[in-house]
Amino acid sequence: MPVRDQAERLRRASLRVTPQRTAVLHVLEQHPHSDVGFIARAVREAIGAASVQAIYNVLDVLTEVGLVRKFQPAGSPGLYELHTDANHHHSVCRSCGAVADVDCAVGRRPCLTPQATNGFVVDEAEVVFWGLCPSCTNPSENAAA
Amino acid sequence: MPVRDQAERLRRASLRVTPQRTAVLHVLEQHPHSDVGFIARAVREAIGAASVQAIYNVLDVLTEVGLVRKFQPAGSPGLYELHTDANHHHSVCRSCGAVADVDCAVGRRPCLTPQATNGFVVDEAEVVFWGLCPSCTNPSENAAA
DNA sequence: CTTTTTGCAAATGATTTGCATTAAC
DNA sequence: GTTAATGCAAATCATTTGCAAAAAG
Repeated sequence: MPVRDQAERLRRASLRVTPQRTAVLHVLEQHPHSDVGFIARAVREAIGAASVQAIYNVLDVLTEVGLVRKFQPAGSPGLYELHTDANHHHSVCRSCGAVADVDCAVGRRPCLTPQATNGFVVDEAEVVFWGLCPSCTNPSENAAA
Repeated sequence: MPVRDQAERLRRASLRVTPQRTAVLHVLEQHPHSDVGFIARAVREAIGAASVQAIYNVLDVLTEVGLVRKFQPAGSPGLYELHTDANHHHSVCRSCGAVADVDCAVGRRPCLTPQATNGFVVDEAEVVFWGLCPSCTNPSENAAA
């Protein structure tokens, strides 16, 4: 998606259009599940320079307005992805840390309707599947770890 | 549960019985979902002294042998609880951070059987319900925040 | 007595904060 | 021109690592 469209997304969210912001959106579009370090490096390649703190600022703002979703599997730094309407969860490989999208297990948002919550009002259910990715399960068959 | 029983649990797991370990088990029994800082303080009250690193050591070992379960909601430090057979998940209040146990949403471990995982072998499904606890939902009715 | 565990200190890594400078509108 | 965003530096917090001293079996 061209820069112009990223800018349009920002304007629609009443955000100023800066090179850092369009670059971050661009990176996340191509590399979902990225951490701040990766995003910073990719943004620098794209626009020359960008401080880590600026990336944090950008990601915080984009997350606030709902353009980006942050999630953080235990032990990992925060990972970011573009926010889409599709309700999906994540699988995380215990061996190599690879993250993949997983459609919600049962029918329609099953985990959003727990049985007994004792008055707790749920607004989001976060599901993480831990296990081994195909590469780590069959090292021989799959060279790319 | 008296110290003697905690010691018994440790022996059954082929672990040496130390004051720190029995104290940690004791604290977790009374205060599930505790972080390292809280546990360290409680252990010190119980046995006089204990370094933070010793607590980390103890928790790591207990987690390895399965006596303790660690989980880490995004943004929180690691939280620990005694490992029980009951398959349960957690709710976390966005306002006050309160953590509570929640029974699994649908029938039998629904989230352990995602539809399309593309060869990913799931060994655990972790579910976190985000929202507002009763106290934060109705501040007036519930004084204890 | 041998091995494991603890205690202490320092290092690491992610993230946050404050403020002057710069860029967007 | 105003206001918001960036860059830089330093601080904070959770967690890890290495090694000597102490304790468990």
